[in-house]
This record gives sequence, C-alpha cells and structure tokens, in this order.
Amino acid sequence: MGSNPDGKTAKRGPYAKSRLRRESIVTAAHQVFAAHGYRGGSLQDVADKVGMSQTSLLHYFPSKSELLLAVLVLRDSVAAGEIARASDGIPAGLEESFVDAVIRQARFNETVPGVIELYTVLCAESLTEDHPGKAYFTDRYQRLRESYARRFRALAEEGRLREGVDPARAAATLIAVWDGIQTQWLMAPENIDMAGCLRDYLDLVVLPG
Amino acid sequence: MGSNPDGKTAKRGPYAKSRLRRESIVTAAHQVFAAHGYRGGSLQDVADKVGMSQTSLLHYFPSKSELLLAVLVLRDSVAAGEIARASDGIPAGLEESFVDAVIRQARFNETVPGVIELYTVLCAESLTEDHPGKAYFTDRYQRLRESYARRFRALAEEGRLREGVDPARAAATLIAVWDGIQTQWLMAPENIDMAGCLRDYLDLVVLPG
DNA sequence: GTCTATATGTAGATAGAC
DNA sequence: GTCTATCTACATATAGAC
Repeated sequence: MGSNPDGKTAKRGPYAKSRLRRESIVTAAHQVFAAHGYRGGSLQDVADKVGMSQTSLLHYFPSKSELLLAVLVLRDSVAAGEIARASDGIPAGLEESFVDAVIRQARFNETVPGVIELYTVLCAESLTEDHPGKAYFTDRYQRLRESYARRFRALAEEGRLREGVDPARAAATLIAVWDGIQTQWLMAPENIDMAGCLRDYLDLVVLPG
Repeated sequence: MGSNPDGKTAKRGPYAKSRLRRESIVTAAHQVFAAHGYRGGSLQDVADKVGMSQTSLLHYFPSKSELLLAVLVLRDSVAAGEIARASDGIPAGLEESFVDAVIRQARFNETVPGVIELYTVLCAESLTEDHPGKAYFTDRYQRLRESYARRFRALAEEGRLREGVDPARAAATLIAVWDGIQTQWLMAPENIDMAGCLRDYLDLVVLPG
C-alpha cells in the first residue's frame, strides 16, 4: 500500500512528486505540532523544515486545520502499520494475547520519535474551544473504549478477568494508565517505565491464562 | 491567611483594592486558560472578563507568563484549602485513609468549574517548547510521585499493599489513572466515572484494613 | 491606576507574476 | 507549482497623557 514494487504501475511525473511533497509536509508538520502544539506551531515553521515557502505549503493543504487532520491520519496509519507488521506471518490460533499486544504497542511507540509528544499534546489541546482536532480525539476515545471493553469481556468469558472487575471501567482505566504514564514519561523519561506500569496494571486485572 | 476578620488590621484604600483586583484578574485568567489553553487564551480575553483594558491588566502582572504562574499558584491554594477544610476537626488517630482522601479529592475537583480543564490542558501544553509552566508541572509531578510512594510504602509496612506491587510504580500509576481519567471525563462526562475508576484501581492495589 | 495610542511582531490566508 | 508581495487580524508589550 503506497509503494509500488511493480515498476509498470509506479506513478511518474508531477503526480508522484506531488504525493511525495505532501508526505514530506505532513512529516514536518508532525514534528512541529509535536514540539509546539497546534496553536504554538506555525505554518512557517513547517515550511522551513520542508524547505519551501509558507504559501507554497498552502498549495498542498488549503488551511492549517486541514494539515492537522492529515497529521492525525498519518499517526493512525503508522500505528496500524505496526500492528499489521506484527501480526504478519503468525499462524491462526496463535494470535498475540491482548496483554502482550498492549505492551508491545507501548514499547513500539516509545521508539518512534515524536508520536507520544504529538498524541499527548494534541489530545489535551483538543479539549480547548474551537480546536480542529476535537472530533478526531473524542471519536477515537469512544471507539478505543469499546474495543478494549470487548477484549475484557472476552477475557471474562474465559474466566480470566479478576473477580469484581467491570470490563467497561477497566477499558477506560487502561486507556487512562496508558495516557497518564506517557505524560509522566515525557517529563522524566529516565524515571518512568511505561511498559512496566502498563503490565503491572494488566497483571492486576487479567489472570494468567 | 489573606482575610482579616479582625477589623483593625484590615487593609483599606488602594492596597486592599489592588489585592482584590489582582484576585479577580487571576480568577478570570483561570477561566480563559482553562477554556483556550495558555497560548490560545489572550490577555485581551482576560481583560474583557474582568472589565478593564488589556494595558491596565499589565499594570498588575508584568507579562502573560507571570499571570500564568499566578494562576497555577491559585490552583494549588484551592486544592490545599480543601484538604485543610476536610481534615479540620478530625481527632488525631482518626485521620482519613489515603484511599478515602484520594477519592474525596477527586470528587471535590469535579465540582469546581474549570479546575480539571485547566490542569489537563496546561499540563500537556507545558510539555511543548519554551512553555512557562514547564518547571511548575515537572516539579509537581516529582513531588507527587514521592509523596504517593511514601504512602504506599507505609501501607506495605502494615501489610496492606498487595503482594508484588512496587510502591514507586504504583505511585506513578495512580497519578496516571487520575490524569488519564480526567481527560476522558472532559471528553464524555456522562460516560466516565472518575471516582469509580480511581477506587477500582486502589482496591486492586490496597488491601482492606 | 486607568486609559488611548502605538510599537512591534507574527500569524494565516489571498492575489497574481513567473 | 513556486514564489514575492500583500492583506488582515490579532498578539504582547511600551509610552505617556490624565
């Protein structure tokens, strides 16, 4: 998806260039918004990083808010790509456990420069009035809570959820631990063990299979 | 502290007026920063809320960043005031348990308009480059983690910490749950039970006395 | 202490030449 | 597609009259 190992169908000329240009702009915007937030980061900053003028940048994205949405879509595709890569080649019936998948994703995020910064900073910023990322984040959290709640309910049916734990509340709490520990990790990376804290929580809630 | 029930020493004239003026400015700034963040909120917004000109406002606070620090100090004093009020009149030896204190503080915050917004929005914003609130938040988290870790160690000595739980990591995780659940509550207040999630976590970690 | 006027800087977005 | 020039809006902060 995206790359064309088959030479015959590879895009050529202005179209391919334009797509690459857009990608480099979104990548630069990712860095700028991660470091300064949406309001604090300027189109000029992004343009400087790409090496073009601010007006040329607006030729590719009609407005700053459109650029933000493109950055958020990129973030999703990075995470989804990793999940696809990891589940690749694993035979059916031997899928990774929910707990392991969470820990692995947390560790993976830690290695990608800027993803955690971007997510943490923009998520909270989106809570402010008239923020163009608000819908993205509220929708995402809604879906994520439902997804995790389903996982916990499935574990409960296997008798692997600790007595008294409510799947829906555990879902919200897991997301909370994850988000909250990322914030602390950004402030003091050497003092915070993100994957460790996530595993601690999941070990309390999920009984060994 | 601050108020003077004794009439003789009450401040009069310009001084008292000035102090009240400062307080109303900080209160207005609290609202503005909670709704728009530090970067998104303008001194003009604050001045409009107070009913004065933007330049007059700068007569009381030399800069926007100084105003932010004053807002953060106010936030602390509100929380500390509540703690003092709650422990008032409780006989020694019958102090509130750590778990109960956390739950009560969480419930209290929920009732104060804007405190959770302000905290969540500014905390994440402070992670961006050159943010005047950065030192406040990093210091605060450092102290908070140490304080909670001490509490958990004390519980461990009473044999009331669950087997295998590390006090330091539990401290970071408790803060994470608290912060993270606040974010979700701001997005969907009707779907999130903040105090419930905190109690769920603490019940997993702290054994009944 | 409060204001008007203003300095100064920067933002996002548009028009139009090349 | 890319640029320069510009528009418009708004920001923080300063100077100085009253």
